[in-house]
Amino acid sequence: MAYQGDKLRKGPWHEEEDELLTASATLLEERKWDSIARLSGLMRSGKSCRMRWLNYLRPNLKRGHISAEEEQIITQFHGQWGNKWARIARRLPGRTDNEIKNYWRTHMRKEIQTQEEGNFQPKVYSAKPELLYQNSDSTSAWKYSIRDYNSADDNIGPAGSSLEHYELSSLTHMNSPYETRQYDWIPKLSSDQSQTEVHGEGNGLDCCFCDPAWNSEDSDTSALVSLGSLWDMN
DNA sequence: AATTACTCCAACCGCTATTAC
DNA sequence: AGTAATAGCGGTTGGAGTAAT
Repeated sequence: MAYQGDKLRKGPWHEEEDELLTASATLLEERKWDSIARLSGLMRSGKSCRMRWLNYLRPNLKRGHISAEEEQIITQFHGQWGNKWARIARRLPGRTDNEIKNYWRTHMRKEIQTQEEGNFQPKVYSAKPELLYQNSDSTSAWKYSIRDYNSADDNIGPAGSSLEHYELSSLTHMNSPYETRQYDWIPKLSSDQSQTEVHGEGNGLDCCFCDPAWNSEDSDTSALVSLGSLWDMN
């Protein structure tokens, strides 16, 4: 390792470190976290940098409470896949596996425990997938592709579903302490990307940008590459 | 006001999978 | 094909903040 002899920092990140990391991660499109850690001058492991970026600094991260709709989706997919947090997170743009995992531990598990103790109140959501893939005309809603919905690996939902999108109307996004700075990048980056879609009003946080292929696990990754490292959510 | 209990979540650790050589 | 390096994932922990007593 390049850090031999050097002491790697651990523990909470400082704002200066975050700025260094965001700058480096933006410059270096390849997700070579060890290189990013080394070249940035951060005394952190690549692993630590990756974790910090994915869970905190990445653009379009949503912070704050998990909405009822999101909870519903988490419940559905957890029932389907179990503790596959990263996979579940891919179905909830802006949420991290860590966040979902934490949420499950603190909220859902407790709820299930309560149910198992006898006072069963079937808050269990209908398995009907249409509940999870409803459409609405809300202009501020997230809209994202689920064209990989029936992929062999993630075999859920109605076969042959023609639904192209579903929306989470109450989602907010980019609420991290550095959201303002990160938000500044986005128009600059997206202006170069004709494939990028703009959803919402375009005024402030109601506006969001996403690539059509953004959320498809199986999609052609060239779309992601074309968007640059900032858009590499997976 | 002080203490305790609880919740939340950022961050670390260990393991596995993937990639590069 | 084998090995090492790196990335990714899921489990766990510890500290900060808050509510309850």
